[in-house]
Amino acid sequence: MARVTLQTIADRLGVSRATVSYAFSRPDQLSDGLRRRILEVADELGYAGPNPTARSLRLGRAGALGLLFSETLAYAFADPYALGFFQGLATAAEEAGVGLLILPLPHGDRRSDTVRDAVVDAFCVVSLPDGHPALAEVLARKLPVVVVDEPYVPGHPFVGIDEPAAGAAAAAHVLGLGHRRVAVAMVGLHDDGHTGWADRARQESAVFAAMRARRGGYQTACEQAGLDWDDVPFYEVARNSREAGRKAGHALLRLDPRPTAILTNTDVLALGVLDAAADLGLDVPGELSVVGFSDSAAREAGLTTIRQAKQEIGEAAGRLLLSGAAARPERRLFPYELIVRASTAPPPS
Amino acid sequence: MARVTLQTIADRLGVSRATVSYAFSRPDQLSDGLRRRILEVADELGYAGPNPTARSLRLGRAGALGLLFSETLAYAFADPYALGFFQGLATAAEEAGVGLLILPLPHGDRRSDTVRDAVVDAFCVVSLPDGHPALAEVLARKLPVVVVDEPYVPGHPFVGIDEPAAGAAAAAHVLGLGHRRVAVAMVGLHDDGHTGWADRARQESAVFAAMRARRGGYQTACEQAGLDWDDVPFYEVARNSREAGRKAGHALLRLDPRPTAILTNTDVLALGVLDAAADLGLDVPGELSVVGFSDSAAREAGLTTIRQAKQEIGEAAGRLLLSGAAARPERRLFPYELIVRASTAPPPS
DNA sequence: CTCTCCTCCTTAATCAATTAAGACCTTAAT
DNA sequence: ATTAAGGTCTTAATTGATTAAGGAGGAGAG
Repeated sequence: MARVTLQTIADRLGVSRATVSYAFSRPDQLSDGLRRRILEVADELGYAGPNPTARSLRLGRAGALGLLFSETLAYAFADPYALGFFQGLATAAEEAGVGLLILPLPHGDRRSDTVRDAVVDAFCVVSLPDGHPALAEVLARKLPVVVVDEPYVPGHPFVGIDEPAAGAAAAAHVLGLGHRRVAVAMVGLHDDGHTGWADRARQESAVFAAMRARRGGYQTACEQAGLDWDDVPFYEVARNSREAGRKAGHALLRLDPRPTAILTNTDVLALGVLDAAADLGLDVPGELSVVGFSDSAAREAGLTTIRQAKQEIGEAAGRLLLSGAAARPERRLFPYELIVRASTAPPPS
Repeated sequence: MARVTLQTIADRLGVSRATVSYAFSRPDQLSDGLRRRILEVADELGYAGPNPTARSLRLGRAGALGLLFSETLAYAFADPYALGFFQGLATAAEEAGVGLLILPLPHGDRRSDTVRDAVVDAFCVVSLPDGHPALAEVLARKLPVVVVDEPYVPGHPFVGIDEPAAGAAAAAHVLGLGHRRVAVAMVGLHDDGHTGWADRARQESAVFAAMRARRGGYQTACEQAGLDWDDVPFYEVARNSREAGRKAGHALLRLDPRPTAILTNTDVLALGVLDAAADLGLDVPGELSVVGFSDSAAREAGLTTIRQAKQEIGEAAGRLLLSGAAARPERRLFPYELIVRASTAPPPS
């Protein structure tokens, strides 16, 4: 049994293929009687409706937005910041009635043609490391592209926050409280799976541009407060998990002199640092101040953090792509906000 | 400037379109020199690579899985059970190197052709209410379909858990502890936005088949323990949120006699019930036992719950579709497990 | 009776590729 | 010299639709 197409129906009824097409897509071009007969026969033959791929080819639109994310999807679906962003993007897609095609990144060296073969009208690229091959593949498609958070791609619109300023605000907060023994725990700088101390060279060569910039903000604020950045302990972890944060917390709190404030670049990490503090019986914020980032899991824990407009960023990215405004390489920075809760206080005297 | 296609390149070089196609997809069919020249000219002309839509049409495969979910995406991305499922599905999709096309459901009466126009090889339908029009649209596409959780569609494979048994297990647990004043709080029975008491007729006419079945399990266990189901207070909420659970909790705990055990069909709801108990200064589990469902947010809260293999269910659904085994209407039930934690205990004597 | 207009349908071009089969030329073996 | 075998490229069919332009026929106006 061959596949049923418009032609099959046309042949059966002795009409032209165009007529059958009109029956489905333009009822006013046909007499009611014939249209009814066509739909009847279509039903009888088990016609599945006009082939979307053929339709898409002819009409030149796919009705979908491609989404490319740095991590495996299983991981992305567990990350609060990513989820907030997805929610925003999904809202925009929903409003426009288009689908969201989530593309897997080629993991390891296994070659995959998903970007090349993605039937989409535009791409949204989120949080890719500098020089990731998938970005080149996306750009080769010559479709509208918007980049979120990182990397910065000249000539294409960008949506995110002012990372250096936001990082500086987080650091300035604890510095303003009087802390001088500040330490940093960060995730998502490199994608080489390294967990441990990171020297300045490694910090500055981070491949994730947004996190690199955020770290720059920490440094700027510390230096403005008169600290020598080389004296600021810096611990890097590979995964954004509470457990990793705990490990970083233990490493940092084992130092002598012990830091009185720890800056982290995600809330999840900050929660882990709090766990470490609890393990050691340290009072937060009495003996240790902790700052998170993103305000994704911070409220219940009473965590001081930087709030990012996750959903708005997602919506903005979506709307930029769907409105056709992605041609202009607009750089849209969303506001961030320091949220002071109970995890920060002046250092012990 | 017209669009650049294989033909443009072919014309420029005075070769046939087929040759250019081979240059991209089958290097061994061509001399190295010509291939190099073709790729050079392609680059020069700004060719975006073989059009994926045309490719897809010719090859008859889309390289994507369609996902249909009952709720708006923004909501789904906030639901722990849905997220666990997505993770599993995404893992399967990733392994196979195919994309995941998340389709928005037509919200309200705004007609949308997303299902009709989705360029996919198969559909995964999750948690749709009985008689939802989107399901008919999916079935009309005559593609492989797998349904997860609900509704049950004869002739198509199904993945989920044994809902009546799982519900009964949850209820049997508190009944076994000696509770007799049992109450129920449930979400996701109807999609009419109703929050409030639900009588038996309304319970039994729930449009979400899985939740209907789960409720049936509660009832069976209660009746087997000698309770009259009509004496079991039943509160229904419209949204799966902690706040809604709290509201249900207050409604139920205001009753006289006060229930000593409350069954809920999601962990999120159970957390809200715990909030309500805390509001009233009730000791859990001393004065009140609470049971959740899904083991999605239960561990930290010490909640007794039914663990569902969320990710495994997602992976199984994905693999079923990607392996081509979706033709057989297999019904695959995954194990569930009662996890007893600190939110349940014998009733106060 | 002729002209115009409308309704309903057909013709044919178009969207952008893939690929089996065949043509042509060169090289090597018999 | 003849035949076979390879390598390289072309021809042409195929995938399944959409839609502008045109034609046939009937109705109504002058």
